[in-house]
Amino acid sequence: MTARTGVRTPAVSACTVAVDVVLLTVRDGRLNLLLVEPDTPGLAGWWSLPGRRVRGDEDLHDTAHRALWELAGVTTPRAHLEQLRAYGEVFRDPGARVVSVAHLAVTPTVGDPPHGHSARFVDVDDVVSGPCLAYDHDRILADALERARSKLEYTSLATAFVTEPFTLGELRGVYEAVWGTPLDAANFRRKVVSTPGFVVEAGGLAPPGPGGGRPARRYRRGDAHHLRPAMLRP
Amino acid sequence: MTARTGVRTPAVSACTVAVDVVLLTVRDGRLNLLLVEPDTPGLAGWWSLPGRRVRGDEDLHDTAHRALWELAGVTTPRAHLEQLRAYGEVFRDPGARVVSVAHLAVTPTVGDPPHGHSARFVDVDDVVSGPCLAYDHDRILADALERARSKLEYTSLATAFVTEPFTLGELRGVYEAVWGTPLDAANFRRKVVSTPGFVVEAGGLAPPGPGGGRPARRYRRGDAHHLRPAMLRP
DNA sequence: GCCGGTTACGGTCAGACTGACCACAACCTG
DNA sequence: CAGGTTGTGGTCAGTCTGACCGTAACCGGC
Repeated sequence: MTARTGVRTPAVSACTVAVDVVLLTVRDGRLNLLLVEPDTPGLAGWWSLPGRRVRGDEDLHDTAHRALWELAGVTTPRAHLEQLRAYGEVFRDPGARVVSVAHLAVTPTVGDPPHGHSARFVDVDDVVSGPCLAYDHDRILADALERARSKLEYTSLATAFVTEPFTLGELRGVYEAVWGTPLDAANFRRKVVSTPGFVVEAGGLAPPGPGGGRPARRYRRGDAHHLRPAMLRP
Repeated sequence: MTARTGVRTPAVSACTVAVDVVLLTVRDGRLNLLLVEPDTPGLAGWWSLPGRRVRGDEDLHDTAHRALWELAGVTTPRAHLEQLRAYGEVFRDPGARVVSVAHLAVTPTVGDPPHGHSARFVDVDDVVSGPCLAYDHDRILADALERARSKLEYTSLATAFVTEPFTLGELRGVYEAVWGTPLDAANFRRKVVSTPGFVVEAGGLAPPGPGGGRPARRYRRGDAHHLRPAMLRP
């Protein structure tokens, strides 16, 4: 039954629960987002976040992983996954009363979704400034971006965007891509290495990129998850 | 989300959605919490957060207000109310699959719940260190406390605990009650008044308390909601 | 009225942290 | 080798913070 009648209801059990996932990653120095093309008739040409209904026997996190796998062929066993919040406005889905629990996922760079899925990574800036997403997914995306940008300030979330071992240049590239602003390399370095447990030296040097440059030291994630004081956005 | 082919499903629609509310307030300089006694058989003697199922025609916020009203007789039209997150573990409620969307509510000091409701305010410290709450409400409470303590650092949430006009001593009392630690009055004052838009002078002086003391200036909330840089916990 | 206690308010001072630089190291390509 | 690029270490001034002191303005009791 739909909630559209507004007549209120035996509606107590009418809600269904779904999970939508905002999967963020950095590709070529740009913050990217995983979108899928819904197969719902009437939404042809629109893009949306990957989402699935919650089954009775699975936790919300499981649903999030399943949505990524079934809709985009993306496996994220070790990705960072956290809940954003629930979106439960009565008419957020015109078809039925669906409460969606949005999740934020972060993964290092991965390949394109395999063929057979109408899924792709897109530049976040193209989505935010371009045409809108289906349902209220624009709003969910905006909230997810704010969460990610904010958590970069006071947690070590940035390390979830890179593979170990990584260089401080790569880590700085994550901050610059997510925040959309360049950072001073020297100050960034000072902050990161002076925060106990943020990163630990892994030994060895990474070869420079095609443009040259001094080889960078390699690091791994430390055991600290909170930065105090925070590294505030410029 | 919309209907999609679920291969099997007694399960898909089995979830029900509820809202649980952590209502915080400061009474006599102590952080307090609203608890109710569930009428569920088998939970006699336990206390829990006020919670209700979401009806098909109401938003999540509406359910939160309704839970406070129906279970505790508390009206919170102007209280701060924000969503915490959803709790959806399969067996979090042994009776049924219930996804609960927890909310954090903050109100200035209010009177005791009217008779006829088995609800009361309790000191948060007594709950955290004492016997446990029903369901997973201990966990929800812990998350809510962390959210409140954290938001005091970087938002003007503290002003939701006091009635206008208020003194900086009252506002400092909120921080001390929520954080559970005394603050330096002079440094607190410097930080608050030097943050543009946190508070604005309301004019006039508040009479001192029974113990005497210099009369304090009166303030109202400003239009700033974020503190930058944050006021970190000691 | 005086005196000790209490709260509010204003200021100082040393240390920590930040942003803006500069200099050099170590690699690239041509 | 020259010029460009990136990484690393340092300086320096300005800001912010915590600890502290002194004074203002009220209380209650003697």
